[in-house]
Amino acid sequence: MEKKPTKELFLIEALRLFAERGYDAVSVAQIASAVGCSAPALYKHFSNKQALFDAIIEKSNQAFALRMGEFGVSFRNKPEEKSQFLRFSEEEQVKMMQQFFLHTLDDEFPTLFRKMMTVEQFKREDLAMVYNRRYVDQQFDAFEALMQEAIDKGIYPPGNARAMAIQYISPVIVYIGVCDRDPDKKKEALQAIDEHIRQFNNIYRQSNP
Amino acid sequence: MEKKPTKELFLIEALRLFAERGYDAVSVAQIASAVGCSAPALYKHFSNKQALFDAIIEKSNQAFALRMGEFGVSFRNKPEEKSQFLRFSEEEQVKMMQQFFLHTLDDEFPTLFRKMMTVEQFKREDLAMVYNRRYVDQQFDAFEALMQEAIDKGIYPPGNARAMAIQYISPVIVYIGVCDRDPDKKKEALQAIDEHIRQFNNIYRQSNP
DNA sequence: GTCTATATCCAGATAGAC
DNA sequence: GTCTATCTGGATATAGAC
Repeated sequence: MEKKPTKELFLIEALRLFAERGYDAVSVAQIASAVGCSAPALYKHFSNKQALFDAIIEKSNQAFALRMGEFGVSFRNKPEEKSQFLRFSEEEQVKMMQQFFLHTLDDEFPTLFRKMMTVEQFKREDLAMVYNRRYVDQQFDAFEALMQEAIDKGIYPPGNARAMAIQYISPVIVYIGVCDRDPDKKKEALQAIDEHIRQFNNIYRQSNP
Repeated sequence: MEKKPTKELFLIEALRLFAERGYDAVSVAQIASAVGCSAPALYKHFSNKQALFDAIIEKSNQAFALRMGEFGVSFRNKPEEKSQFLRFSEEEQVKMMQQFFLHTLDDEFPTLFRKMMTVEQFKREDLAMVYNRRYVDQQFDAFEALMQEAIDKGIYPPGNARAMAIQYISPVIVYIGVCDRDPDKKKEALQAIDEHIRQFNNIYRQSNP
């Protein structure tokens, strides 16, 4: 197995520490220690501590943009992928949402980044904006498109697609926060998501004329 | 108007600073400056900086316990208050949820405390537990009781009361986070809550046999 | 109970050898 | 590119006068 370059190690170890304790509670000496070298080495890769923080943000933005392209999280642009979701049986829909949930929690870099953003969000306005866009607005948009198609196809009855999307995905967003704080709640969360998706489908499918 | 005792001023000004910048980014000199005195004065009221933080937690716990008593947020223990909510027309239900939302955002001390908990939650396990209990579990519990009564009374059709409660209140929880980050989104949030409650009632009431 | 002065420590950052 | 040694500033906390 090949070793990652030191610069990469600084990014991931700093992120790990920043996510748990916050930027100000972590010293460059601690980061360097986690990487396995001494503090001054950091300054050969980044001009200062703040630049290291900014590099983490930049790296995450790149990774996120890449993901958006790969998986087509922006469902609007790939209408053929929507149907996939909508053809799913209730059983499959439950599994898919549970996997979306687990994937969101288990991906190491994105999860650490989300936690870091959570604890740094009030220090810089731009971080707050990115947070709302990435973890709320884009989720709502994606599921609104799904709900609209479900309505158009007669799977769900006519209604407010945006409101339906918000009802559908908000519980998952809340449970992601719950499990970021307390990973022991994963099992409870999976059960709750299961019941939520079933209840949603029961009520919306049954009220179809 | 009477002046608050210095100790109280330290608590509120420290909370204000901790909520925005986090515990470690705030110096006792800055807190003292906000209060209008010098740093050593703090040590006459609190043994150290950490004790000041703990005193804020303690004060919030007291205030929260008091509120639970006053307003009966624990609906389970005051069944006669549930009906109040359930008799509301859709119009009144929308207004009530919007007011619940605005009240949650506008109360100064609780809002600052919620923000401080948000940025400190990963540093101490007990804070994470309090966060999940106070801002998620207790909300779910309260609305589960409401939904169960609505089902029992035939207002909503038979179904999973817990799942319904989670669908009902999760969007509001998400939007509280959105507006803690960006208060400019309040108007958008109120509109979304309006549409969410109407959609919820449309679909659940209409599917009643 | 608040101040000024100060002790002590540790952080971020740099210099220069290897 | 990494180290040891060091500079400098700012942090928590204390001492002692008022």
